[in-house]
Order: sequence, then C-alpha cells, then structure tokens
Amino acid sequence: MGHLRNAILGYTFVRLLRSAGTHVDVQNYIDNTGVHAADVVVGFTRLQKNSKAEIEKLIRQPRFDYLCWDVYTRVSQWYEQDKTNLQVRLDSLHAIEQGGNEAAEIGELISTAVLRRHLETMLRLDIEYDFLPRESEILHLHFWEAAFALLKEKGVVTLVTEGKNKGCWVMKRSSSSEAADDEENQKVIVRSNETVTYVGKDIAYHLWKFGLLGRDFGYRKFFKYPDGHEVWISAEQGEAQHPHFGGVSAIYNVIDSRQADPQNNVIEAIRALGYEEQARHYHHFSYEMVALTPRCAAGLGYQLSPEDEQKSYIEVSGRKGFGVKADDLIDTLIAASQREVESRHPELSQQECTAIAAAIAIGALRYFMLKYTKASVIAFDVKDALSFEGETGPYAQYACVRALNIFRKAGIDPEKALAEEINYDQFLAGEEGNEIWELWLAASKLGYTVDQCIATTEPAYLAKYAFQLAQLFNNFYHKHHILTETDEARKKFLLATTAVVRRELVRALALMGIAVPAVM
RNA sequence: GGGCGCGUAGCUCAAUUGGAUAGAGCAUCAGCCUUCUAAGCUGAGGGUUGCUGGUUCGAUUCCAGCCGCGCCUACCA
Repeated sequence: MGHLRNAILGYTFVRLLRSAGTHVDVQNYIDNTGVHAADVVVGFTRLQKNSKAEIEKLIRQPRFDYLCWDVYTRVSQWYEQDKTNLQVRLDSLHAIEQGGNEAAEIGELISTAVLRRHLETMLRLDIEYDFLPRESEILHLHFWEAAFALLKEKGVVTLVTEGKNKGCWVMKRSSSSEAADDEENQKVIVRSNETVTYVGKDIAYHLWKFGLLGRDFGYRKFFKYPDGHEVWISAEQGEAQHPHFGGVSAIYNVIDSRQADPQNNVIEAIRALGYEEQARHYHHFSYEMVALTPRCAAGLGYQLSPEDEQKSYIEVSGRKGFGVKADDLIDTLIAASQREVESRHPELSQQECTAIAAAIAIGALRYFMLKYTKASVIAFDVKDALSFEGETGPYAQYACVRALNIFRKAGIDPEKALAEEINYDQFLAGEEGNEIWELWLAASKLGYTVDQCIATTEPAYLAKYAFQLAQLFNNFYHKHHILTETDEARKKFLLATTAVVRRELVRALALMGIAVPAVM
C-alpha cells in the first residue's frame, strides 16, 4: 500500500508537470543489494532449502512476489528466534556483494523477478517508468569512487581519527546547526570497514542525476509495455543505442517522510560541493505513510496489543508480514465494482462489465490515495477504500457519465454544443444565473489548480477540485432537466454548460489517471 | 535530549498560502425515483480550531511558551 501511495502521488505529479510542458523522466530506484536482498536469498536457500533450479521454477509462478513476502517474514522471525542466525545473513550479504557465486546469481534472479512483478502491478494502474537504475550498478560501475573523490577534494567528508566513529568518513549532519566535532552531529558516509552507506550511494546517484559525476550507466532494454513504450534498466555492459538519462535541471524524489533526514544529507552534500543551484532544484517530494486502522487490522486477522487498539492507526511492517498487498487490494476493489456493474447493467457482456469495473476500481483507488494531503498519514480502512459514494473517484466519474448520457440521448456532440451561438448575458443574469455562473467559474479554474498543485507539490488540490466540480454539476443536473426544456435557446445554454463542465472534469480526472467509463 | 511534522464536528479529512457566518465525506435522523441513471439530490443535529499569550483592522493560518501524539535521530536501506 505504501508503494501504491508513492506511485500514484508520483505519477500524478508527473502528469501535472507534463501537462505544463515540462519534460519528465520517470525513474524507480532498484534497491537490489543490502540486507533485504540477502534476507530473501537466505529464506529461499536456507529455510526453504530451494536449489537454484527450483527457484528458477518458482519465479515463473503467477505471483512470485507473494511468496517472497512470506519468505521474508519467516526469515525475520528466524533471526528473532536465534540471534546466531544473523551470521547467515552476514555471509549471504558478503557473498552477494562479492559476486561470481550462486548466492549472487540467486539474488539477481529473485530481484529481477520481483521487479517484473512490480512493473506488472503498477501497469494495472497505468503507471510506467522510463529507467530503472539499480544499486548494484551504482556499486559495480564505481559511481561511489567518483563521488568519494569529489567529496574528499572539497572537504565535505572527513576521516575521523578517534571516538566511536573512528576510521569512518563522515559529513556534518544536515539537521544540526552545530559544528561536526560532536559525534552526535556526524553522519557516517563510509564505514570503518570501508563500505559505503546508503546516503553515500545516494549522493553518487544524485550527482549522476544532475550530470555532475562524470560517469554514466550502461543501458539495457528491460520491458516493453503494451503501448509500445520501453523501460530501460541499468547494466554494467549496456546496449550501444540507448536514450539519454540524467543531466537533469530539477529532481523530484517521491520518498516517504521518514527519509527526510537522509534526503537532507544528500542535498547538503551537493550544496557543500558547490552546486547551490542544483541543491535548490532538488525536491524531496515527501509524503506520510499508509497505516492501518486498528479495526481494519483486526478484520484482516492480526492480533493486536491493547496498546495498539487504542491508537488511531498502526504502522504496517513487512518484517512482521503485517500489511495489505497492492494486487489484493486492486482485486478486491475490482470484484466489488464488478458486482455493482453487473447488477446495474445486466444487458452488458462479461467483458464490458469487467472493463468498466476495472475503470471504477482504479478510479476509486487513485482518488483515495490522492484525496489526502501528503502530510497526512492515511489510516487505511478497507471499508472507506471500497466506498464508491461521497468523496470518491466513482462519484466524479459518475458525474461525467451523467453528462455524457444527456448528449447521447439528445444525439448531440458535446463539442458542437459549445460552439452554438448562445446569449449568455440573458441566462447568466439574476439569482438563478448566478448559480450557473458559479459552475462556469469553477470549470474555468482547472489551469489555476494545476499551477497550484505544481507550485506546492500537492496533488490533493486537484482531487479536491475534481470532487467539488462534480458536486456542483450534480447539483445543477438535479435542478435543471435539460432534455425536457422547452425553451430552445435556454436548452442550448444548459447543454453548453454541461459540455464545458464535463470537458474540464474529464481533464482533471485524466491528470489523476482516472478514466471515465462509457456507462456505470 | 535534538530535528521534522501533526492536533479542526462522533469518525476521516479540507480550508486556494492572513480575509466575509470554519467547510466536505462518512456515520445518525427526516425527506426525494412514472423524469437526462438514486454510485444521485434536499434538509436536520453535530465546533471554545489542544491550552495560554502576542502581532494584526482581521488568526485554523504567522510568532512565543506550554500540553498531547507521530516519525527521524544506525558503521540498516
């Protein structure tokens, strides 16, 4: 679910930027090294005692990522049971880092399979990436060495000769205003065993993003989306022909708020290297986590402590196997909307029903993830997410369907209705005219809303806007029965009003990735 | 201890960057389908915007101090 909020927020912002004429590359950082990767390898090889051949078979199962989720949970418990098991993790970690052995091959196999599953899940939401930079290439192509040389040269990192951080290269922690003499204010970039920390790798990655590193990835085609769009992945040995990534003028990192501190450290490092301009265009697009309400967690069968039951939300945990999987949530939403569509439209074919149900389910999910401002923790409740009434995606979709139905029954093209010659002064005058004028005014504010969303990096304003416009329209729809209007001039005016509102509402929804079905 | 963020109706959230009587949805209650689809509409109840001060013609918004909650504060990523 966290991934859903991340991707939906991020990709909506991409659409907003692109609609404003900005060229945007969408990247997804693939964290395929480190303890997570090592743990999953340990799970398959030690706990499940799977051979490489068996794992090759397993990754072809439909939802291999679900298996990984379970294995990951079991491994975490296995470590908990007996701390000496942690030595196995360490061995796995070292083997993967060294490469050229079976553990490394299995790690590669699994992480690539999970990545493919991730792309498939995101594709259900029409979210596509352009480039997938992997941490393994950042290490193997020596991005860090290049960055380290720059950081040392400018004195951004210094070697600590005594104290608890002895032997480490550290930088001043961004959140402290004090000098870096105090250990509390030191952020370790290179460990005493000479390995680099996550922040160090991220500094190198971001120098590359800005085109300041002097090195580049190799690029390989990874996956072709059904629409023909190709997503590229980093590689040590790339293809000769490839698009150009990196060297950008601005960065929006869609990362949850818990990583504010490391993000700020990266920004500080870039600033300290003398790249003030780039530092100012480095945006941490920060959002809060998705948690579960105690009621929802209990409903999913999790045992709660009395303490947890009192909280308004409970943080999910992959290690505890505690959470809701994206594909399950999407499946549940589609099933619920499918039942509804079938009961409303028995005349439609199974295929048509499924397509409509998918559009409604995705609309509900996307709207749900966008209606909250980024700084708000989403206390997820299945009941709320499954609701198709009130402030939801389907509510706005429904308003569009109603509008289009009027034109369908009247046999009129909405665009033609707008081109008609209409005496607006006459119909917009007076008390009743004021109400309809408000509708026109609201319809005209999409561009302003988009600008505001971009300036504040807050897509929730767009969601609010769409809902309010839909609400005004439903009001108007109820009050004025258009097809039975006997005054032809007035009828044209009402049709034009409907057409303009529908057009802007469809646009607003499209920016959020919400499609409007033909009927619902 | 330090850093960041939050506190608004029973619940979940808004409030267009300091403007008019603080608004929505859910939930509760009362109505509206022979009509362009009721996934809708109308109405009712529900508020000392955590507390105390300050700045201002005006504060949910800005400032200070308290109280409460969350996250971060790893030689994890």
